[in-house]
Amino acid sequence: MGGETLNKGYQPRDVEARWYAYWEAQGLFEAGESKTETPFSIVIPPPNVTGVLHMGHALNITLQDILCRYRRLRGDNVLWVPGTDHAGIATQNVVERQLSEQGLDRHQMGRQRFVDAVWDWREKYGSAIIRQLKSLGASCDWSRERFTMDDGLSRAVRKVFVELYEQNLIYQGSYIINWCPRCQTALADIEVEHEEHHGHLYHIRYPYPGGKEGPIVATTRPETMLGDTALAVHPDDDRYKSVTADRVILPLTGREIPIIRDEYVDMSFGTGALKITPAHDSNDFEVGQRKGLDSLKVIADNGHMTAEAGDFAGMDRFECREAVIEALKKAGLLIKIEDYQHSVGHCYRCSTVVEPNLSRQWFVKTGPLAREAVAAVRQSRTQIIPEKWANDYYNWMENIRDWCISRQIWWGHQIPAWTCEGCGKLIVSMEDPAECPDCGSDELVRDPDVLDTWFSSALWPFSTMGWPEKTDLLDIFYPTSVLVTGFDILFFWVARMMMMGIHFMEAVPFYDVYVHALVRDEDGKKMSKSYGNVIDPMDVIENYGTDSLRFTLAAFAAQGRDIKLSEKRIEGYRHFINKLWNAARFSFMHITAAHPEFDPEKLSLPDRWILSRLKRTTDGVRQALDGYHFNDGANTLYRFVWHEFCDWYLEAVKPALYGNLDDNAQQASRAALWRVLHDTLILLHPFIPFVTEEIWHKLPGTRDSIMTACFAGEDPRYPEVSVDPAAEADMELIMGVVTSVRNIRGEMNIAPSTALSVLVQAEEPKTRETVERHRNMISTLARLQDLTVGTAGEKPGGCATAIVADAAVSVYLEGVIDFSKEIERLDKEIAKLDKDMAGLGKKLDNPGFLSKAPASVVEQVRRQYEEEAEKLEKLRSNREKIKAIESHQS
RNA sequence: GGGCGGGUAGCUCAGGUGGGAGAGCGACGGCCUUACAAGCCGUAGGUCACAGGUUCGAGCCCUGUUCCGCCCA
Repeated sequence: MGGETLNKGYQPRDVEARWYAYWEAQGLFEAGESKTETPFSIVIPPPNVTGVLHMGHALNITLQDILCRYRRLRGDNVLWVPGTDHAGIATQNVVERQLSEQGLDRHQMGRQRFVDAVWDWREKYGSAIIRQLKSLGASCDWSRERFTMDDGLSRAVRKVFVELYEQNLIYQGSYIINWCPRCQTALADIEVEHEEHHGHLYHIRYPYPGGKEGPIVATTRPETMLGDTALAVHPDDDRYKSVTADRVILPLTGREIPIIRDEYVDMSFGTGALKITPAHDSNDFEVGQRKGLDSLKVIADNGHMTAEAGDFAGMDRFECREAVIEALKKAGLLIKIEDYQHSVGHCYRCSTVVEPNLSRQWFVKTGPLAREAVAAVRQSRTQIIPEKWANDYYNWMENIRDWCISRQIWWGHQIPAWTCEGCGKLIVSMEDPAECPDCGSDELVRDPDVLDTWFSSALWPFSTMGWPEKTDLLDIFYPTSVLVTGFDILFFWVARMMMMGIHFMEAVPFYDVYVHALVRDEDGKKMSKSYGNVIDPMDVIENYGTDSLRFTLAAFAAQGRDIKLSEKRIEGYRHFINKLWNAARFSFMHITAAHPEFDPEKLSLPDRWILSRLKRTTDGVRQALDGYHFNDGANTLYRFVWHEFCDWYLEAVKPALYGNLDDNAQQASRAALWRVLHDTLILLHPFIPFVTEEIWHKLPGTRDSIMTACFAGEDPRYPEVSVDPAAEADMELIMGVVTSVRNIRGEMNIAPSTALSVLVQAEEPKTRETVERHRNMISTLARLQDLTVGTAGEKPGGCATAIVADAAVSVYLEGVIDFSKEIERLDKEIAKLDKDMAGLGKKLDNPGFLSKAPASVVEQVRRQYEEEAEKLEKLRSNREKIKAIESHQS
């Protein structure tokens, strides 16, 4: 006795930092470049370089890490590429804010100095989130860490831009885009978040020339009327059929604008008359294009009114709204104001109300790219899991609009486009041009804009592997095996990677996309700083340990369901970690050396049983992880470790381990225990890497990291473990007998310290023989002083009896028995059986069931009915007996 | 307005292809039994949102209703 000893309680803090450093130092996270093993690759969804770790990351990283560690144990060559994203707008905002505290302004600094300042910032703070990923245990190959602004990745961005431009899939043009007046940049459609707002609907009269009555239009944004260039009605609208005027006077400006007739107008909305503002509304813009209308920009990029707004020039857009309303009132043209709920777009980076604005920008022509990306999923070249997300993917892809990719900021990949001052030629090129190829002028002005950050992250699966160079990495690991991500960036990122990957690599970027849920608070609300309901993963790690957090997240990660997280849950799983720790602690008192071999002949029943259960658990975990059923894997292990290994096995083999039986039994159980613990640690390792590594190193016979082990059951050095139905059946009988005695003890309020005498009676010789053979185990587990086995026959009177399979288990309670209590207990059992049998009986009386249900089902129901009838009969006779004694005594 | 997901024990959730509902936590009762009180043993608790339908049989399939959540317009 007395192998390694462990502390009484598990202390994660001592353990975690130590092992992470060890893994890194040993290079265990690094992918090989050999092609002999099966490759398995994942690219991390790159967190924003400005970001701090939140629970969403924690879940995302945990799931990826589980997969990577699992695949390594299975012998795969695993590459998990980590990195961060330069997050153009967000980072620029952060750095600008910081600089303004020092009284600095980027416009005063100039572009170069500002960009240098961002790089400085990144050096200083950019690795915060990386450190946090490490404390989660993420087994990323840090030697291949990438950043979207790295030289290599920037070259990839430039090449993609140039090629798409040459293929006419990138173009420049003036269109309505979403403009954030605060960030001072264009946004893609998807970067606008719509929110329901309580607003007003303003009804304004547009008089006919000569001051006569005119049509009334309704708008939520009255300030835009200053930019109206037409008034539209539906050609079929009877209300306007008789109107002879072809123009109206635009109030407050005196401008005459045409009345146009267009089928786009919704007759049922308001008065059926619609103001058209091509420069500030995307639908109006399209009408304007179709009808050849002028565009008049009245709101400038800074959110103030332009000179075109006349008297209102210079006002802030919201100030102007009020002023316009007042002016209209004065002119008697404001007919009414209604309360109105409508959705308003906000910048996804700063929540400012977005302004649709006419602007010259760069766009990706997405149609052809999206078609390919849809086909790839339809043909299952990429599989989206759970499948329901595929529908959202199709829907979005099939209704996709061209992607505005230029941003009016400085932090990012500057667009490689130059305009020749001499002849006006537009030059798009891989290398910076020295002179105009047309006119030879060297006065070239580079486009100041940078590209959308998502443009560079769209290339992530191949740019991180060295593209456009032809690298071994790409050769081995592209397409990647799986992308693990939240649904919130399905469109932002996954869809775009699909388009770019297929276009430039001629292969999908990943075979599987596993879409996981959102982590919410315990009430199901989204965690947000403004609610104050955020659980910080770093706090959880500090208080409960990384393994507890990881196991909790995995155990709740059911497909297609959000995770409601609370500290209480995490605490519960910390108990599990501690349980495992203590089971190991106990085991190490009895395992002093490695026991890789065992003689199946010498194994005891509990040994054979637990090995059989181990086999089932191993298969279950493998199946769960292969199918991304993380919760099933975690729960399977939880049940096995706690309720089979700890609750039954360890208790059952204590006599053998303590040497109370013979040497053979002790040796056999030590071997089985060693094997079960060994394999269980491996199975648990992907979920809870730290505690398993710690225990692993204390387990005799192990060397090196658990990361280098073979998956459970796959190590050729150890004997095969298989399912043993006979052992499971025998053990079930014994557990049933033990439980029934415990039940009687509990119901009768008999102290655990009182040793009981029990009689087991059964017709089946097999049953008697099994109970007889394992009398010691039963006696230990049920705390018996005496166990007698006999055939069914006369039953003693002063007993409480339970029925297990075909056996009657009678607990002698002479002097102790409370007859009325026992009758009560039996009545409860009888009632339960009665109810159950009624249901079964109804079925068996149903001719339809007998003739139409499969024979096997009928047979099963019949057998169950018979078994229950037998059991019921025994319980009833017991009840009669007790009743007789009771009335005899009283 | 269109689409999707969900409603199962007090709470959180499991329940491939239809055969009489499970777990964890909590509650209750009993235990300091030499790995673990962060523990052990036992018990109770459900009209599977509602209403129809298909079927010998529905938590599961179909239709409708209702409530909640999300996405898109």
